[in-house]
Amino acid sequence: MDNKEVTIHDIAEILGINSSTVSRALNNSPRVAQKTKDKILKKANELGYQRNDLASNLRKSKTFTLGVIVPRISRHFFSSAIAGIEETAFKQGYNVIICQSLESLEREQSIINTLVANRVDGVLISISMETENYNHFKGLEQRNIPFVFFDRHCNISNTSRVVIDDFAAAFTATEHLIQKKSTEIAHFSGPQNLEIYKNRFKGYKAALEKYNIPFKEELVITSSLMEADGIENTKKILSLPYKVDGLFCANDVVAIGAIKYLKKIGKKIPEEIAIVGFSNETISSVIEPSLTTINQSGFKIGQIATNLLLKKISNDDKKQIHETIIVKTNLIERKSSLRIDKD
Amino acid sequence: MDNKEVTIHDIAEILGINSSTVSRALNNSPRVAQKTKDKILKKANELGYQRNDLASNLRKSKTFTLGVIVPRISRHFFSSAIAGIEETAFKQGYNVIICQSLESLEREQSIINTLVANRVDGVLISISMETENYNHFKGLEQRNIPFVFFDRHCNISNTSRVVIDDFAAAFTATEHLIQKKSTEIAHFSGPQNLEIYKNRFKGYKAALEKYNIPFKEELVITSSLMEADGIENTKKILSLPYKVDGLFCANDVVAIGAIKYLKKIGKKIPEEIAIVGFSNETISSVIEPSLTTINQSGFKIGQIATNLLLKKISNDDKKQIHETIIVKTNLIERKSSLRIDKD
DNA sequence: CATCAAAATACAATCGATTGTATTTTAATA
DNA sequence: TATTAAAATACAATCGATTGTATTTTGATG
Repeated sequence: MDNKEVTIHDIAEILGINSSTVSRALNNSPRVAQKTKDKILKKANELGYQRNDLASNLRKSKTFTLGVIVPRISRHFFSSAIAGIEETAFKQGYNVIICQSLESLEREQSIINTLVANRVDGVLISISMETENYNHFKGLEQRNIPFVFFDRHCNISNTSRVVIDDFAAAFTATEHLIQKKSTEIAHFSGPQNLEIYKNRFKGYKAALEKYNIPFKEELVITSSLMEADGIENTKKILSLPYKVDGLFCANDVVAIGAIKYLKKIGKKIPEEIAIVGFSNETISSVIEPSLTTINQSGFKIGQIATNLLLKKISNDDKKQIHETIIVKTNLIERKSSLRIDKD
Repeated sequence: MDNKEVTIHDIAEILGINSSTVSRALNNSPRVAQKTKDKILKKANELGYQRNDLASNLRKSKTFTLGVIVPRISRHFFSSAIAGIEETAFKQGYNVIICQSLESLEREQSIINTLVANRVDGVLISISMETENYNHFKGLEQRNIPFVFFDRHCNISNTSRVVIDDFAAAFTATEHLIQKKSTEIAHFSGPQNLEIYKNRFKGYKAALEKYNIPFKEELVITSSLMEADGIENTKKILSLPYKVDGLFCANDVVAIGAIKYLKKIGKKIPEEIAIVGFSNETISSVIEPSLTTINQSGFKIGQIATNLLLKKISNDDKKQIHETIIVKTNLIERKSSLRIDKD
């Protein structure tokens, strides 16, 4: 019936004691006698008391909450990263607020404002495709809110990040195509403001170079890497006066688009075109032919990034230590690149 | 350098005015002169002021935050529901805290406690597979926190929910298999404490009945509906002395497992066994053969559920109005049930 | 029984913003 | 210029929990 919230003051008044004692009892402070604690706990349960974290956090200026910003949670890589983040955070008593930038810089900025306004203790970020200016991160820094990039990071100095070696992974992927006898290899790349796509591009180029395959600018197409882009990009590639027989995609989604389109027009994969993707989405093992791809454990990256963030949070020193942690990846060979070697 | 937070009091002191005026100015109250507002806003920007929502929310006892609890965000249905929820909530100035129960009742309860402690204005819930007792929802009720179930709901009276007609959808799916000449139809069902799986089961049974197909208890297998369950269940079904030629699965994931296993042992889909799933996951259109399934728009369900919740929140009346909204579904016919009609 | 340290509890300020009421300032009118 | 209503601003309590300090209670000891 009564709409009012039960507070420690109500409990205190009913029991004829002071609210500070109630507070200490509920926090199991050694300064309260066991008998009193029992009495208070009993009454608190009876009244259905539930601490108001707003008040508590305000007073303590500590929320035990981490903000997480990802482009979209529906990506397998990100949802498994979130799983790793949550697991690690919960173990240490932290809650997690998950936010999606939906690849929009504006939303990313607004999310950061909200997280700051809610005084999260730290932030984990994988930046959006639109993100080119880094002022909003500077704001976090000024406010002394530690943050860690994972996967999609920024190239600002003095930040912590948990990433993979995109260059090496892309090199491996491209090398794999070359070993599978591809000689005219295209590359579907993503927005070049993102380090990861820049580095994957560099890795692709380096592999070509190593094997003395001439690099052709027209064979590299930059897009948002959605499925529809995969279809469009493939059309473009096929219209060129080259016989493309290999394709390295900067993510799996765009590769799926390519596969679907190539199947539709009757091109044989991998015989005519061998394909390698990046990320190992769930769908990639299911599509036919199954997609060879770079496997990066989102779960592990999430765990490591969270541990790093929590370390930064508990480090009272004013001067933040910045680290870059590189997580191993591996190539999963599947049918989209499985050419039967003739030798 | 200075570690301290900038507050309205700092701004007030610097400008030699009262903090209440600063507060009103920042909230664009008509009670403050434009000239003063300008002065305050300028100084606030200069100092990098960012309101402390903890304090603000505490004072206003209103957080403009909704809690969302889903079993797991990696499911396509749920991530698209979340997209719909966020879109609708943001439009009306609400933030969203996304939480995963990971199908665990314990986590679900703990999440609700956290949401209550953080004084969210309302909660959207799709319950876990383990959820059988509903006390934690009663707690929300007592605290006058409105909540709306979506998809996986509870059968407690006097609650609001946005659901689909599981019975009808399952009936349609099963009828479809029958029309495709299946005569021995198995059903992979989920935990029977969940209304949705109970109703899907009922729909399956009702369709059999309508067409005078005898119901066989052994052809119904209840599991957690994971991919591994699909494999196990299929093995069981095939070991029975029936020639199963149709399979209706209570979700797509378990159907994918079944398809993978059947392909592996060389059973032909749909010729030997026709399959229908439920939910229309991304993967379902990609697997071969593509999976016939019930399409339910997570996005739309999320939108509708959020609108209903916001309506409840803004409804000051003590007595909550409870509604059940049913969202349309449709059958998407794909290859897993595409038997060429001989007639 | 007096003494006193330790244990238990009470007091009161505080976190930062909001908001009803009181006061001061402004400017329009007689 | 005095008057006064309206506009602008100041004051002070409040939201609910925390926490350093002060006070009281307990019980052990001589």
